[in-house]
Amino acid sequence: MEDQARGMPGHSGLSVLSQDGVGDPDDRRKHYNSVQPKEDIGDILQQIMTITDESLDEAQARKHALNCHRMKAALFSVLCEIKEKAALSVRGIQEEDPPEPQLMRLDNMLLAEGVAGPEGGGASAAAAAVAATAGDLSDDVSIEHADYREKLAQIRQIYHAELEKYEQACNEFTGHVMNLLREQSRTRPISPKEIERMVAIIHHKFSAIQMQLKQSTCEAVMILRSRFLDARRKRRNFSKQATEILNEYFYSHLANPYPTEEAKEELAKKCSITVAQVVNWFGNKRIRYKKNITKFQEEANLYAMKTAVDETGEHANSTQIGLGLKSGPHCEAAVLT
DNA sequence: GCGCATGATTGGAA
DNA sequence: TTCCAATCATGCGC
Repeated sequence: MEDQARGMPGHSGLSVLSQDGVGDPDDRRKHYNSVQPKEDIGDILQQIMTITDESLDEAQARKHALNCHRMKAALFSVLCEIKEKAALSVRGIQEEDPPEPQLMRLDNMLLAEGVAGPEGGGASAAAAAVAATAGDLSDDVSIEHADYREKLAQIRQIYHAELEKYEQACNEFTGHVMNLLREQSRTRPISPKEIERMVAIIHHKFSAIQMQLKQSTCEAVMILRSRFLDARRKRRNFSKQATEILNEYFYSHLANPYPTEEAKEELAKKCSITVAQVVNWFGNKRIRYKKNITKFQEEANLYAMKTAVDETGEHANSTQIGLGLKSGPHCEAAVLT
């Protein structure tokens, strides 16, 4: 811009002003005051001041007249120099922002939750993770799982729609400002660098808005997730049949009530529960049995009888799981104590 | 509503 | 990693 002004035909720009070897704006002002009639500058300033009050056509005509004015290049050069000095004093203030860790965290989280990134990628993984933590394949949980996915998809949709809207608004606004600045650069000194800086500022402002969007999206996902995960705590008793199968195994392996991985899987399958639930059940059972053997004695006898009957029956081995030895509870109860 | 039963969670030890 | 022990939270019978 400055170069443009300096190169204007019929004017020497700053060179004219610095012919006397003085670069100080005050000196230049004195110089102008002494050389040019005051009315000229006052007249131009007056025209600039009143330009906004006029119609567009009049303003355009006036602008054109100003552009062609013999003083234009000189004034432009002065403005350039003043601005250059002013810019030097503020340079460094608007340094590039360091990458915001908060924004990175939000981005990572949205990616992990499947809100950002490719559709279905993280979303299904996150949903699967939630399903895994729920640790149940019952209908109720399947329904909740579907519900979770549906709500997550809604959040995702809203997030992308808003994001797109922000991006569009940002681009429109940036384009508008750039055009405006380009237009203004004809009458006041605006370097391309300044335009770039302005664009960066606009982007920065819009990214702040985007961050708010990301933050509230994260919150929504967290609420949804916590609501769903809270459902995990909603305990439901196992079916009578499942409890029976587990008790049968426990009392028939009282000497070593630690099912192998295969046995756990087999029990889980038979009881329609997860391996984790089998593990929980045995953990609870062992500790509660140990704590109060006398209380469980009756139950132990009952299952011992049941096992004995099964053993003598035709399908004696059909209820056996794993490699544990079958024996009466009375002789083995002491192992846990 | 209360108390007990029971599945789930958590922190620490081995 | 697995298990124990304590604890939490909910289900269920009374």
